[in-house]
Amino acid sequence: MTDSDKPINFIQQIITDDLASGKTSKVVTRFPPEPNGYLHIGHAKSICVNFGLAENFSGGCNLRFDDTNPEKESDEFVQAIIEDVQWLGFKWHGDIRYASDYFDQFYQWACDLIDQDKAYVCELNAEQMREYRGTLTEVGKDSPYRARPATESRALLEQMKAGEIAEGTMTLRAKIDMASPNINMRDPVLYRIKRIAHHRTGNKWNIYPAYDFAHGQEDAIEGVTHSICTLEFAANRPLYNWFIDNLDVPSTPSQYEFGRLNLNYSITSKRKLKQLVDEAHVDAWDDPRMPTISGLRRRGVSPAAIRNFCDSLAVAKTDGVVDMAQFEHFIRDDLNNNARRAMCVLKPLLVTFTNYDQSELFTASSHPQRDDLGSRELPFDRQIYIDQSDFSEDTSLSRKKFKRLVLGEYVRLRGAYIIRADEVIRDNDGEIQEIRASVVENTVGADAPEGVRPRGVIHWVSALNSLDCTVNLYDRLFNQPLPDSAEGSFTDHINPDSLKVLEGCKAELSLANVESTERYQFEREGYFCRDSEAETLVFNCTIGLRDNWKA
RNA sequence: UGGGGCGUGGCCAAGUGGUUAAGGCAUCGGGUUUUGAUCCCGACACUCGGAGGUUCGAAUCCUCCCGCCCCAGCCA
Repeated sequence: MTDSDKPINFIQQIITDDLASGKTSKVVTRFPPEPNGYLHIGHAKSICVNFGLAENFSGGCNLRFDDTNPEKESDEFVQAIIEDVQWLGFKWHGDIRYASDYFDQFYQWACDLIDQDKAYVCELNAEQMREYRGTLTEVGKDSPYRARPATESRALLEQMKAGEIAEGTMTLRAKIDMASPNINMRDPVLYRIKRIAHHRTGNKWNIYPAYDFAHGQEDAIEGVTHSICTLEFAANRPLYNWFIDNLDVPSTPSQYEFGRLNLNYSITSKRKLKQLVDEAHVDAWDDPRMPTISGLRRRGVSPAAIRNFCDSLAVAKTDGVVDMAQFEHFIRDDLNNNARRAMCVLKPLLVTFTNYDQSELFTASSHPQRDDLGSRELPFDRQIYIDQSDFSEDTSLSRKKFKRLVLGEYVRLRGAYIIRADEVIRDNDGEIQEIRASVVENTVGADAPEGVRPRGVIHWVSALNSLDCTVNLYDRLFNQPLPDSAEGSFTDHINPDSLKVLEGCKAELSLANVESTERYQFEREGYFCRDSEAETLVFNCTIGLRDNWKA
């Protein structure tokens, strides 16, 4: 389906209407992560939605860090997020924004609210505040500090700001309605005391604005027209609007919510991903098994694959679980079209030719359908490696069932000769050590001669001219489709075999100095890229080839 | 339970009262192929959470019922 005949989603419909009615003249969206962790595939959807909408309607999308809670945030996360958004290929409008750049303005607005008798300094502690808030079925009751005169609240807020008040003893609250059926409207906290340094403002502040008191105003300051977030914020929308209505803000943004992405066999919660890192279930945020953008990058997934996948997802209000197979489809689709082909033998089995003692150099295309990707040279010698799984002594195996090398029979070496296996050499333990074979003359780039029927085509590498390498094979990180909702903790469902390290693999020579940003298909195996961290030649398996072979 | 949101094939989904309920993923057949890949062709919802009702006509409108998700942080 092309972009033009793809049905428009409900947000595009709203924007179209707003543009038509004149409510909006230029669309401005924003991607507003809190720098408290690394971005994951769920964020990718949000990024694609927000940047995509801006692009769609010739508007702009801001990148804004919602850094209102210094306790969890750091510059490391800011930098990682910037890198990820850039890597995905998106260009934000203007400079990078930070909520912390607006702290002075927020403080002024807080004072305005107090002066309007719409906010007050409350001295209830956390536990008391919870009691006063009521429950889902019972209304709350007013704080005893609710009627405090504005002048007193102003003075107290000043002291809070100056660092003269202990953490947890006072908050600034909006004066809305303790009986509201929407709990978010029961006098929400605007400012809380945190006497802690902020990664950007240092020790300037001792109080920090809460999400609700910041987000809508950030949008208004930046002229965001359509503030798009995920469903769990729907209950915050009335509060978002309350601040916009009661403050002298420069513009009037509107919030819309869509369903966040859930992927089975995976987790899209920053908190839980952080736990995987902190408890060393994985090596780091960019461990190739992680569903983080940086993990996917290191794994070899392309930005295009991620974007195509996200674009295939609906922007709607349903909260479903997308099948990992759908993501894998887009990963393979992009890699199949763009990855150069190469050969690498994962579990080497030595084959010695008894009727061949030369050295030749064959040329193989780098992609069967794409001449523009060029070719590479394959040295061929009297000894080669094939994969252990590509040889069998069982001559009763049918040609349909086993399209590989069988003792006494023929197989085609990809891009090279047809060969015949003649003899099996065993070591002292009876294990197969080597195959003695013979080359069928004049079969390179030519059809098989009469009477020679190769069972199939297998990959190989010269034993004399190849590269030693290590290959990391990955399996899903969890062995439950819904690690979050399964019995026990999600960490109970971590797949203990999610990483398999293969040493002593043999790669073709052309792979000697490749960059980690280049992606390859190791023919008949899968897609791989060089690991970006390892100093030696290490390849990470992005994903295996689709396998329709029914054994 | 108060409020908010959502229920269309195994999964994601289009559909905004009127042709045979799009499409993608998955699955299953078949063809091509020097990758058991790719590619190509074909199959795959008498039915839209359930029950009533309105209508010549309902996935779309109404009523009731059932189920799932979110909100009771001085997190975002």
